[in-house]
Amino acid sequence: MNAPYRRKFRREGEERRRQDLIDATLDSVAEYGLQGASLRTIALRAGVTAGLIRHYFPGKEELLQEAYASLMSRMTEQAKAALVMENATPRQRLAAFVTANLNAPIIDARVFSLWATFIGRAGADPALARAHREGYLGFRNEVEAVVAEVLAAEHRKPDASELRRHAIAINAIIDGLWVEGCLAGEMFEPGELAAIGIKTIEAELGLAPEQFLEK
Amino acid sequence: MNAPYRRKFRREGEERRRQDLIDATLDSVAEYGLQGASLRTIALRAGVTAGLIRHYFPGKEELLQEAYASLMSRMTEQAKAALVMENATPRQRLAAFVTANLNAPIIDARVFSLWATFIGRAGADPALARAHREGYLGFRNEVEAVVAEVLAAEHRKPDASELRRHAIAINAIIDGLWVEGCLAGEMFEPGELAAIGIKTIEAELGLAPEQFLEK
DNA sequence: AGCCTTGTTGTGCAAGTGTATAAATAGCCT
DNA sequence: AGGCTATTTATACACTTGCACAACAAGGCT
Repeated sequence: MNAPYRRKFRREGEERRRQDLIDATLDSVAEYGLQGASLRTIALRAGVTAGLIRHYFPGKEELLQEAYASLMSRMTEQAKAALVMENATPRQRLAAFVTANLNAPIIDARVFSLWATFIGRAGADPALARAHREGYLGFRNEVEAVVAEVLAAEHRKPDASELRRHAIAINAIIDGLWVEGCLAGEMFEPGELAAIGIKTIEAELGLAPEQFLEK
Repeated sequence: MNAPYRRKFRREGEERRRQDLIDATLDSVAEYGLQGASLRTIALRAGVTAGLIRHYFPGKEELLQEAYASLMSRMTEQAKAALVMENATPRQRLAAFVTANLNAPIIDARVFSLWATFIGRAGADPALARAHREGYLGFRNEVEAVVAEVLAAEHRKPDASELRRHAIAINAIIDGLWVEGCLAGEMFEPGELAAIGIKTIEAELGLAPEQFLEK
């Protein structure tokens, strides 16, 4: 009697456990912030005990970094997926890209909370700053490529600096609307942000409004 | 001998001390994040000992809230200041507003870091979410008012929903460029972001490019 | 000058932190 | 079926955290 109780457990595969821990980390950070996301909180959420984390990650810092990397890759992956449309005009692809970025699951309060929490540390954490810069430049390059196609289809040949300005502006429009939508989503009708984004971007590019185009 | 050393101190006025503590809090949060901003860190930076904080604030939570409120009021104050120009056309005032928002001191890595850190908690902290929403709506209303004047000067009479769309879009452009500038300021020439912002906004409003205007 | 208020310091404490490590056991291999 | 090994639990530890409180002294008041 008085036998010490010992918790039952199952052995999961390595990849599975790592991903579960990363997901639990993101959940904890989203809910409690970096300060509230302790190893014990994370472990509890992942259904394991705290000690196990050290078996998969050298320390808390590395776990957080991997969690952030995981988040970013998921986000950019989803965003870029909208660009690979067959049988679509460049303009349609641009519109689809904007629409994808300004609706769920990219417009999402939890994702935004995570982004803000991590990016807030970019000023002090060079590794984080570099990760963001790469993601941002990649995103902007995608934008620039589509813009070039759109303008080419209109028989316009912008020089590099003009293209760059367009990409910066369009990127800002998407980012700005994304922030607004994440922070106060219920203030907008469904699809409203995407519609505004497309309209604003087409004005920026000097494209004729849609009603003048053949269907 | 062996007399216990006791630190010398000066009594500061109440307002002064509170503001010093709030500033030290913002500095600490910007540098170390919410997790690294302990009462002892903050007190050290303010040149006092940790116990004193409890003499001015009921707890850490309240100190952080007041610090965020102080930050936001400083930001919006500076932004709105650019709007009160005498003897200027609405269009010039709009341009001045954009320029003010897309240069120092509003474009600033430290301010952005603070904004992101706090706003990242808005999802979980209703008080914070409300504070942001009020600030955002106030900002957007300012934008909407200037836009209405600009269009009126062009003899255009937009209805409410069109005005709303313009305000949302322009707000997004400013926000988006603000984020880009804060996160990667060295990637842009001085004044470049403001120039892009003005150009993009004028395109959004359907204004003729500047070279066609009388000087 | 001396007192008195109160701003300020210093210490203590319980709770929680990340990390280290020993002990246990789940589940594959033969 | 039984052993081996690596996954997992559990405990320990040094340290930090926010908060409470008693002691102290700065500087205005009489």
